[in-house]
Amino acid sequence: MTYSTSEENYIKAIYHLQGDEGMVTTNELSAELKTRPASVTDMLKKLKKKKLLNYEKYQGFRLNSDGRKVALGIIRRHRLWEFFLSEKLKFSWDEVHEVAEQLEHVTSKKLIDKLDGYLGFPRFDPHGDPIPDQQGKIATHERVCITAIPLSQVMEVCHVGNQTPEMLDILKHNHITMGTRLEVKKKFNFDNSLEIRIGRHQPFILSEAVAKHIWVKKLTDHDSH
Amino acid sequence: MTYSTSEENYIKAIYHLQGDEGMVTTNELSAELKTRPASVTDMLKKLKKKKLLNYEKYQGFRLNSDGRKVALGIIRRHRLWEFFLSEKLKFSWDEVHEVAEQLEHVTSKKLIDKLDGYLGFPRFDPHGDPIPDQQGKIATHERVCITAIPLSQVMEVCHVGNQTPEMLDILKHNHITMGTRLEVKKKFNFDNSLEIRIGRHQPFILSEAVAKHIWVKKLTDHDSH
DNA sequence: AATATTTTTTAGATTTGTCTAAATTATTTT
DNA sequence: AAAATAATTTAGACAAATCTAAAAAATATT
Repeated sequence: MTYSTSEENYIKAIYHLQGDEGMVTTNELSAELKTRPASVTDMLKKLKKKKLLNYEKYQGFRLNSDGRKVALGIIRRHRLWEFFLSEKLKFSWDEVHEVAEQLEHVTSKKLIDKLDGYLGFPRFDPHGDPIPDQQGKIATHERVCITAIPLSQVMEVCHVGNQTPEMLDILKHNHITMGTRLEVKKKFNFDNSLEIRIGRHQPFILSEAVAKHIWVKKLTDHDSH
Repeated sequence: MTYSTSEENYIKAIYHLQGDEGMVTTNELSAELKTRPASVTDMLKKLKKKKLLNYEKYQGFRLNSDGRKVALGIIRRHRLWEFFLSEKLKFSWDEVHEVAEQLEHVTSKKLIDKLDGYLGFPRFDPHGDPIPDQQGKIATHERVCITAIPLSQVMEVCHVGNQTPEMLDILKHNHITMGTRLEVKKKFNFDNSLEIRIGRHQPFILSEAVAKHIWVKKLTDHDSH
């Protein structure tokens, strides 16, 4: 079975929007894809007919097992290309996504598997997102230093690279422990300090000296809702 | 200006069919693209409106200067990807074309120029066809040994790697000299001998020992009609 | 030159993916 | 619970790229 570029974009978007259990709504998806809700409804009927998702009128929808398998294939292609663009062609972080959006729709299993091998079977793309393998398996998330994560993305603290009392004092003062979910709201280029927010609390500042020891990981699908 | 995948396929096909002067006909193009003549007519109107070709009803057509420029861009992408697939991903000769057909439609100038650099600015693709540079310039044809050319493709002898009297005796006997146009009609895997045809003459056999010294080049556009 | 054949174009239909506007269903507010 | 609001779906339209069948033009044959 093959899918059109448009179908693939819908499948991928639904995969990203649906958590482990939650339903996706028509409006959410139309916002994500910048199409009109009516177009989403049309496509849902198509994808339902192709048995990729569970969908009953007005009830929301989510990919079934087959749909998720297809989605992981698309994500695999996308992230392998991102890795290639970044690693081999020296594209910068923010440029890779747009080009990979196009490359991901080139459907040749052989191409992707050979590319995978050529790149050394990488398990994470340049953004730290895991790359599904041929079976659709994805590795657990990689940790990243908070000095290097995108703004306004909630992540979970998973490692602190300095455990002196002085460091722990600061962490305690700011209510940061292992497992804390936080996001970087702003980066100050003057001294590389970061403005951090935990949940809905008041944001606060961390100096570069502190920040560079704090590592976080992406929320797993299971955690993120 | 950007062009749809379909438009690009038409532009490329017209470029390949039109020589230096000749007109292309509706039926030729429909055969090349495996579409119906009526579809070709429709697309010609579109491409004419976009000022890529000269076309008057029932008169045949050919790309104008702008059209050729666009075509060379597409061919550049196609051949760079072929080179990448062959050189880096170790695809075999005959597999690259199909995949490159898809990759060529990914339109990011930056991608192609970076890929070009990554590959070391190759001037010929794995088939020996020249790769246009950023300005659309194409190098003169590369020579290839007749042991390595596709079947039934007429090429011109441009080099003989062994000029002993014994060798020249064989060449003379078979009416091969520099500039002779010949094609390989069959390869015999048993002893790697080749069946060669010159023009409409009776085909004859060359042993591998002889064949491996005979090099040919593609006919230039100027020569080929 | 008149007729037959081939090539090309036109006219109108189809599919895919989108849209707008109106109708329907679900949800929230009073 | 009824009314108001929001979300979703339906109905019908449109553009792109294709098709078939018929008409028109060009070419070849007698």
